[in-house]
Amino acid sequence: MSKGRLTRENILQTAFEQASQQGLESLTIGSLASACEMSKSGLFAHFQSRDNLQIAVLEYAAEVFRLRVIQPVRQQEHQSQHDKLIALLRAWQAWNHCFAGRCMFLDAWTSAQDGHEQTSQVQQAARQLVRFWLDYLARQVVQGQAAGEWRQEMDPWRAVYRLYGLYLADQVFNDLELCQDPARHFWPEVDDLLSSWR
Amino acid sequence: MSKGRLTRENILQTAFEQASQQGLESLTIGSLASACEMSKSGLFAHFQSRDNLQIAVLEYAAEVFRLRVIQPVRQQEHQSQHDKLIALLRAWQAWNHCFAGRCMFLDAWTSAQDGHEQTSQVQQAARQLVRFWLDYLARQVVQGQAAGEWRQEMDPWRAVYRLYGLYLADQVFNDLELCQDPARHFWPEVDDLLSSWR
DNA sequence: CGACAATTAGCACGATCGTACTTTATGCTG
DNA sequence: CAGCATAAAGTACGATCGTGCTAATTGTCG
Repeated sequence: MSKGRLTRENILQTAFEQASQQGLESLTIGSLASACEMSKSGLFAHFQSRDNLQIAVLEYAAEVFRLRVIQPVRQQEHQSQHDKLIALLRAWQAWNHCFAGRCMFLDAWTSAQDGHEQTSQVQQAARQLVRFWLDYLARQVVQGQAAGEWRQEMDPWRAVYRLYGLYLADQVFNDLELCQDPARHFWPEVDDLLSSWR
Repeated sequence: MSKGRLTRENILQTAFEQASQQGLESLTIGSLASACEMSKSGLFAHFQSRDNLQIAVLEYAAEVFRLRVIQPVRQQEHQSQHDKLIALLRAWQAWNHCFAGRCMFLDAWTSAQDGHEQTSQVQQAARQLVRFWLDYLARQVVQGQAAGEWRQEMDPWRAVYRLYGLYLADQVFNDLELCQDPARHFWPEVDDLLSSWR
């Protein structure tokens, strides 16, 4: 239970870094093996298929996401749901700027619908993870409502819709070199949005 | 100048359909050739590399976009910039729902950054096309300002930022099956946004 | 230390990838 | 119809893909 899991973790970390910069699709057994200085078959033995590898990487990424974004914010003290949400967004944004502005979860389900058939397992996994995160955001909004901080009649999912839209727009504008600085559009818009909830 | 261009156009149409549903990355010489009932080399002769093929498909898609989205709206009579923009958004949305909700331009530059090197030609082409479209949107906003329809002090690019955010959020929510109906979030948000410009 | 299990490497396979080079078929023009 | 240019097919190549099967190495425990 020792050596195996250890190298597996090692592989996943390397895979995560590669996927963060070049996309989940770029993960091939061969390239990853040489990046880990292992043989193809040695690596392959840990996952029994490429799909399994990709799914494992997604789960690993989700774990990192929890560790870097969700947990730190949860452990802090916040005097309002507003502050907590801002902290979450900041961590979220920092997370993304670490990896050349790519969101692995997003292009995992965006690309890779190989066949015409139904959705692949990789996609489903990616979808689930994004949904989980959006769910978490929605719950934050609901909590703010329960605390009387935000208006009751507002639709939490609509709120998440708006937040996610800003996040996505920021990514695109960043990649297109239309706006490199989140202080230009993103944060002002977030401020506007949050204050409109009061 | 006849037969050649004709089959080339044929290829591009088939390629466009395939790429619309399975992504630009899924376009391989082999699969496309069999989809066109041609030999690999016969198809290959029209483009001299896979990159050229992908770029050609992107340009073809841009042409279709102009034909289906931009031109129809331009040729209509609109009594206000507001109406024109709404018409544009409607066409834009219709465009996307034709192709399993995928935006080819988006994942063209999102994926496919093959090497660690600099951006590939395919990406650059995709970027350029998206930028062109966003530019066009921004110009619409400016025109509305010039007509006195919208507030002068508003930043046009900020406006596009918001619009694009809503568009992207709608796509994601649609794919995640969180919201299939644009009337639920998208159009109300657009209404709110546009009326905030007055 | 010795034996057994877990882990990794070696090697081979069929497929498919992009792209040359050569030959055949096709269409256009005189 | 003849001749020529254009377009398509045929074939081959090296690479790389995912994935099996087998052998060697390594770690673990009695």
